[in-house]
Amino acid sequence: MKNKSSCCLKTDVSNCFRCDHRPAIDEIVREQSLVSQLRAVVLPALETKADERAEIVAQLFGSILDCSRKVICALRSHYVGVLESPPPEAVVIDKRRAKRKNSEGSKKMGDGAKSKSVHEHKRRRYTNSTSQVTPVPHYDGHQWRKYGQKNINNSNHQRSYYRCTYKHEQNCKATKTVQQLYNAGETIMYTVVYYGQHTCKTNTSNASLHVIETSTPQSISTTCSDLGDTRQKLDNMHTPELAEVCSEFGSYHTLEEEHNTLGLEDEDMHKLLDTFACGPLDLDSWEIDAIVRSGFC
DNA sequence: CACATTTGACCTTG
DNA sequence: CAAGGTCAAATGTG
Repeated sequence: MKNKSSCCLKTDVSNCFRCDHRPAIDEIVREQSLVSQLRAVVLPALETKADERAEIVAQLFGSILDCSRKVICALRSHYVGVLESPPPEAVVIDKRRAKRKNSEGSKKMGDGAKSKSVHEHKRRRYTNSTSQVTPVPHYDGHQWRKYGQKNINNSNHQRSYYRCTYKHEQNCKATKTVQQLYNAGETIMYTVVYYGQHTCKTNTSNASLHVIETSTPQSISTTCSDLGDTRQKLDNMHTPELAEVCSEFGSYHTLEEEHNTLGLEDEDMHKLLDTFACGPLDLDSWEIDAIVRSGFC
């Protein structure tokens, strides 16, 4: 029998990572997720009622998130090296991208049946990408449209491909991929990789907020900054902006509305929020709606 | 009906 | 040829 702390005496840092601080960090990350979600529900409700307490509540939420962020960073500082080497699945973010090159028109395009693909059908157009690991892969303030999903080798989870909703309207070339990474306790973590910058207008003011540079690509701190930035943004927001920036939070607007229209008990609401925190958080609004209506089973 | 998602085919790259 | 990225028809949803 070995006690958990013994592994820290070894040079195997990854074991140390697993045994000691990780559960604590997972819990705090989950807490951040919960708080963020709660805020997404509460603030819009207060704002629409022109409630003066909205600002205070926003600040309180911000302080709470700030606290947990600091705790995570403190814990993380114990094993920076470990976190800098991402989990196996996260490394997948391929090297093929880095080597993209020219090649116009396909050579295989001989037969007429395939000639419809004369339009460009290239692979990744960007060599620059930013990645992050987050329990809330969709809450980045931008509107995305899913255009594909693939099974990925050596991975149990599919990868989803998203492009900016305004790709055609505004020629915004931002895309992202989302793939479930691992289960951190009850929290499911996702790797989100962003390609290209948003050039769409509705998001210009927030572009820097959501395309987050990750000096330590898979670190928890990325999640921290994500939530922290979101917090900052929310703190300064009024209702119209909230609706825009939190377009991905739309689901939670739905929640709040459901709360009112369906006459949910507070207890149910709590249960619902917890469901989203623990479960896969890439629920679309329709999925959340479905859960609400089905009584959270 | 318009828009979003799903899904299989197609394309590029290594 | 396998793997991954993209397209677009089919389908679903409000």
